[in-house]
Amino acid sequence: MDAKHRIDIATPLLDWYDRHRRDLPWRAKPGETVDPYRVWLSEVMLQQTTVATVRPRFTDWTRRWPTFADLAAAGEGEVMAAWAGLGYYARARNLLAAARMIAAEHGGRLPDTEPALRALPGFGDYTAAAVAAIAFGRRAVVVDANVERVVARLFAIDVPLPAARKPIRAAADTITPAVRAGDFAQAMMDLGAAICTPKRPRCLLCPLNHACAAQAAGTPEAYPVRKPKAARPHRHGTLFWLQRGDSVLLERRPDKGLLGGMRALPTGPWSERPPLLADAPADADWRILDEPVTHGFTHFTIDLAVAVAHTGAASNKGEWWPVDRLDEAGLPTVFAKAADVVRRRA
DNA sequence: TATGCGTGGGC
DNA sequence: TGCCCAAGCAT
Repeated sequence: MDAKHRIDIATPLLDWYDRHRRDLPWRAKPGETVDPYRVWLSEVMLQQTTVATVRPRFTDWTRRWPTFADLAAAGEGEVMAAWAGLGYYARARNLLAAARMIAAEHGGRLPDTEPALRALPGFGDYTAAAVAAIAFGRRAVVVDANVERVVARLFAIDVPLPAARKPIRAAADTITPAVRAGDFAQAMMDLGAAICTPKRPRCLLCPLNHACAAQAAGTPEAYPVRKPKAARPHRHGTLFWLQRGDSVLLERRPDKGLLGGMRALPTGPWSERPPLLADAPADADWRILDEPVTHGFTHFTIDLAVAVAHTGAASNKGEWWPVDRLDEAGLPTVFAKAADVVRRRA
């Protein structure tokens, strides 16, 4: 598509954005100076996570660690606990690692170019482009799931994802302006969240409907095309609640893998069939509660039997945590659910 | 390119 | 209810 025939998307989109932009705690108001730390933190929190979930967590986080330097000086344990419940815990480890690299090697400031950002842990193509555009005003082609959807519809790109990424990015490049690139990126995302939604898009309200190939064809919901997903397998396991006095035994999970680096209740192997008391953390008079914990992860679902026992013996692994302060332990959701079951049934 | 990695809301 | 989806990254 040569320049003469390019449709000007940026002008009506930015005009729409100036009238409808959302007021979000990490977003500088018109005339305010953007804070790269806040932009970066918001982008990481928002990866695969909704604005409604992130908003209060962002406020709490920035109150506790207002700057790069504050975060770089924090301990890994407290950072992981502060992330509990947000999911994708590698994000928290990478966030801290990047903050420490910035403090040690970049004079306490985020680098302001895409390639330099891309080299930091936790920065992929999307986040590097988004921070370069939003925090530093650089022209960058910012493609997230919203932009994929909007662009796939604008140009009626019918290649199934993920192969569609390349043509979508090329098309996004043709409509990205040289100025206000950060606003343009945020406008595309606001449009995707409010107007160009996955189901029942509000095309009558869309500032780009005159230029949209999918809307012209009457089939906006058909885009983007996706390959069918594999069914999620179902697994079983056992989770151990070992109590000594008023405290329960917690472990820290290995850094890599599922729920990596997070505090947890001990669990046995997770497999096709219930393993019951395999891998119990102690010899004890275990009792299996009649209500299991059910939980869905991205790629499998699981039923966990809850085994409960009391002991007087010390344990050489893990930590004994007061049961009445368990909400301060920073447990991932599956273990917080288990604690609820024990409270009700044990 | 495919897979592993959480969680909560919408329908 | 169960499935879909979301401001992706690492390997």
